[in-house]
Amino acid sequence: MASLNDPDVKHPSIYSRKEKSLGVLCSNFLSLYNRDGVESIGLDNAANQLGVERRRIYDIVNILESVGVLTKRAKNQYTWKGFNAIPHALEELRKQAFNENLKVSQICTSVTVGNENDCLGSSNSNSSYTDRCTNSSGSSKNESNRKEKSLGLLTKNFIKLFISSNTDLISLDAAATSLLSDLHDPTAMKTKVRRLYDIANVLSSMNLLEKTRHPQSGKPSFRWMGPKIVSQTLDTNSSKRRAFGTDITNHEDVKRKRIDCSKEVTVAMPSNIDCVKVKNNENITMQQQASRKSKAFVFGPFTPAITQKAGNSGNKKLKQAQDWENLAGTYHSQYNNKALDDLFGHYVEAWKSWYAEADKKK
DNA sequence: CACTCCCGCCATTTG
DNA sequence: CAAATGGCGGGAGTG
Repeated sequence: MASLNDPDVKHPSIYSRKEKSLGVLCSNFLSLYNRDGVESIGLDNAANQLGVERRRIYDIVNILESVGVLTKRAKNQYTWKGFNAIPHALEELRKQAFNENLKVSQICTSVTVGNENDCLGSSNSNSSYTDRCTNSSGSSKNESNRKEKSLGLLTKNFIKLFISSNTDLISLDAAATSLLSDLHDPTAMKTKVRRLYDIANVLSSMNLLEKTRHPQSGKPSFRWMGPKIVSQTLDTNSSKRRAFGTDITNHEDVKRKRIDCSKEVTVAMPSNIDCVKVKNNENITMQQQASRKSKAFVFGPFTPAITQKAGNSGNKKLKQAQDWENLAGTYHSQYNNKALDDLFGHYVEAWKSWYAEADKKK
């Protein structure tokens, strides 16, 4: 259905690439499956609901799976694990990263890490994170690195970079380089970078990452917005671990410049789903209204709906999060839709319990 | 022009 | 073998 040949019938130009970004798609996906008793996800259904080609769903799903939000159950079928699973997934990644680093450092204990003080990436000599996880049982020439080049694995390794280092700001180049298996091939680099952008977009939609530019160099970089984890002692102090704040929230203000429209609008979920109670607050995007009254279709080629541009662009420096607590206190609920708002509630809950657990374990 | 990164061709893997 | 997956990179938007 979705006659894709009528883009002109309504709004001739207004095509905005942003509205089709993986980030937006991910937001929609998330709000569509979060909430109520969803536990099974059918790829076909997802594609239809979200109005995108199947290929895109694979992208989203693979990345989400890397973070624990989903699990593949069977062909065409995924299981929704929810945001509560993220903490554990990250912890798991941290462990892996730890072991891998150990392994590497043992092999080449020398390597003066001297230069390059901050930007990790070049720290571990060559080999990058690609380990031979792939079937350990010899198995003749396992030439195809297909598995090793998967978006999913790349996502994990990418996240490990942040979780295991002391920096939360990594430049695009550094990341690409360190995740590259053979850093001599310019083509491979380009491809890797493309993937990194894809990943960054979806992680951003979950507020785990932020796309920025390095302060001085101005080079495109990524900043980890999720928990730090790292070795860090963390032990006892049981005082306040709810640092994650109440509203994890997001940015909007923090990242105002680029992404702008990426999230607020989002959600336009299809009919059922308990109907987003949208507290008609400010401006409900017409997109939502439309989708609500007309059966979930409308969705397809996203309505132009121009996200509200509001009066942003005001304050720019604003230093970014890191101290979620503080941030949370300053700006509260900036989501126009209950769904997302609530969604992050769970998210926060997860962090809290996770921390409590970690603390106890210590 | 340099960045971003959507789109979908088509190789692989599955069932 | 068909269907499901998912690399990969051309090249269209953006700034």
